Amino acid sequence: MIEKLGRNFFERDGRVVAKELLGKILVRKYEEKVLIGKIVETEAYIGEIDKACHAYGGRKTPKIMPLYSTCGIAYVYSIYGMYHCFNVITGEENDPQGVLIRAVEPIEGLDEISKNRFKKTFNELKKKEILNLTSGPSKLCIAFNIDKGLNTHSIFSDGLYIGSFSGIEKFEIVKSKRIGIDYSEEAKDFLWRYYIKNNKFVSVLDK
DNA sequence: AATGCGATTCTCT
DNA sequence: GAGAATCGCATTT
Repeated sequence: MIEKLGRNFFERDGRVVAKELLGKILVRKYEEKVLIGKIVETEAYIGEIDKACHAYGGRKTPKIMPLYSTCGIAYVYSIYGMYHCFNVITGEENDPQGVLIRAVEPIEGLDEISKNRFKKTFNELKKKEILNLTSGPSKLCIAFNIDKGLNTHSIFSDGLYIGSFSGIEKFEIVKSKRIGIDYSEEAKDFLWRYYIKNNKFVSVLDK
């Protein structure tokens, strides 16, 4: 059974939420389709103290306003002209912070996930393509049909939510530096990326 | 109106 | 490991 995570889960520090989101289940439903992935890699962005966060220093522009809203909404933005990144807002309202979902492991809806990424069924994929399905923040957006249309959308909704499996699953958590934020001075060294050790769908491994 | 770049990915080498 | 793709949006002129 999958149990949907509620407000209280996300109404906490983004670093705690990011860590605890590992092993949870991302559920995406649309057009009678059900896609499910296990979250294996996340990053926290904490605006108040984090130069890598879009909302650092109380910065407010139309694009980043979702960061200031109540927890449990999606913050989806476009990047590099052709990709998207998907975050979940955490913490108290007006405290800009969130968690970037960087990678999931495909669990259910494999054909749909494969078609969204490579226009092929799952069985037609090569090994390399399977590992490439959802092993990155923008890859998983393509695979799970997440785009700006879901920006500010509730993640307690039927079309998009996060749940937990009943039952115990053990894994080791690795903490490391976040990816792609080398411009952010001291913040680039914060160990706010979390991933499941030895999971094949993690986007970048540490040395 | 013009400029510059990014919480990335893909395709080479 | 380097370079390109490609454009919305914030910033500068």
